[in-house]
Amino acid sequence: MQTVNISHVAEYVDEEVKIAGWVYNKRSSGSVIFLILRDGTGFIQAVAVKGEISDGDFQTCDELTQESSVVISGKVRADKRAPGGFELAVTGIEVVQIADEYPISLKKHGVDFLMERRHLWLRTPRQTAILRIRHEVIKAIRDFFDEQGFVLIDAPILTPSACEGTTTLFSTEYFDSTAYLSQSGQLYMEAAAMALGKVYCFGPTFRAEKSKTRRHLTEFWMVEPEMAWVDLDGNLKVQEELVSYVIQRVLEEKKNELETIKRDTGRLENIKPPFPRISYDEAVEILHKCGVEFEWGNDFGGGDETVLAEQFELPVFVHRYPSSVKAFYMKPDPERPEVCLSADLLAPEGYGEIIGGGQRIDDLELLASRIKEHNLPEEAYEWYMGLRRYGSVPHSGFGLGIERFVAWICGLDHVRETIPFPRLLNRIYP
RNA sequence: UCCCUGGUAGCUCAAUGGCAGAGCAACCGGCUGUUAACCGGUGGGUUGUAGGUUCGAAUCCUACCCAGGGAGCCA
Repeated sequence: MQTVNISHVAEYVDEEVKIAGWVYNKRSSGSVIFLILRDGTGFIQAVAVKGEISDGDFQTCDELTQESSVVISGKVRADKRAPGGFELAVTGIEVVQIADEYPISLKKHGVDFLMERRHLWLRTPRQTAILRIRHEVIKAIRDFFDEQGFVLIDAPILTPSACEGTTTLFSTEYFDSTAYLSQSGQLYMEAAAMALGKVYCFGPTFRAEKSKTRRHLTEFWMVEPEMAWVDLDGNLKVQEELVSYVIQRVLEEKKNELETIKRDTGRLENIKPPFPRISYDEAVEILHKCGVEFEWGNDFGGGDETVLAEQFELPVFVHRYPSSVKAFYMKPDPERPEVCLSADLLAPEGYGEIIGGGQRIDDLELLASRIKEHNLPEEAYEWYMGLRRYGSVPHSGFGLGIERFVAWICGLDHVRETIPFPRLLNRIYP
């Protein structure tokens, strides 16, 4: 007898098959027992009827607990009364393990309770749907860059010093010295772009910021493309193409999952290039028009970003920020040196900044003076400055935060559900 | 680091100065089509911790611990 995945049972109507899985729920009306099974690919109802199977097997079905692991044999049949339209008429059962009393019930639980049991929480339909969407997002990103001729370059995770020198880093012993966990692969991507043209890295990023909000993790995943011979405009085009490509792919490939998590996909369906572009100056004007107090020269807060994003149906680029609020390597606008050729992409529906990027300084003298102004250790950046010494070219790149992107696509109110085992300010278990 | 909110049964919550409760879960029993099944019964408490006020504290006060949300910073 063939063992099949629940997602494929429709192909086996009127055949007897085996399903290996877990007991998600059990209902009984005395002589009929309904077992809801899950196997990671879906859910199916198995029906055991007294008299139609051996008394021993019926007794076994009666004694099953939530999350017990079983291999059940039965005949697949279509039945309107069954959730999903198909059910399994049980003919035999093999218990692999009877589960202890399972802590996660089908009723409501608090966030703290679930986070302490994240290893079990992952089994719920909502969490598996989110993780499948995350998988599709990552796959689509890699396909996009592959189709566009980018080369995947892995950036180091152990680094000798801060890339931007401002945010707090996690430190770790490195033999007789100290190393830091990477908070960005960008500088290394700039080096790789000078070797290969168009490159990207995709890896974990660590920030020891004491942020306690729905948008922050201390360990998160970021994709960071870097392109030689590309200016700010070219950079933005790649970004809007990428974001649109990924969203359309998820809408096509993960319909069921989006339905499981009850995501209203109306606004996502319209996400296609080009995205609106506004300058920082225009953004400040919009804030003022909306009655928000904001001083030119500051960076936008979460609330400001939401107000700005609400003015547009699509994600919106905000470009040419004051150089003072951006990283030292951002290239000044030649026509207006106090602002730089940077741009952030703000997602709709309050999801805030999902991309930050810009054109990099390609002039050695300017870069050297910026490093001095920011009190960065020059020795540590010697190699980086060297990129401007040997065939410097205009180049641009950006960083896209995977969890914020997935949270937006899924319509979640917190990024912690978009990553299997989230690391937060006060949480590193399980 | 700062601000706000919360912590009561395994879970979700009620009780606002006067007997610590309900639903679910667990356990026992019933039910031949259930849909977070339903019905009857049983067990289940150091009310986050330590002090204080009071005849009396889950409830009021102080400190601490833990969690959630937000600010700053950022993707």
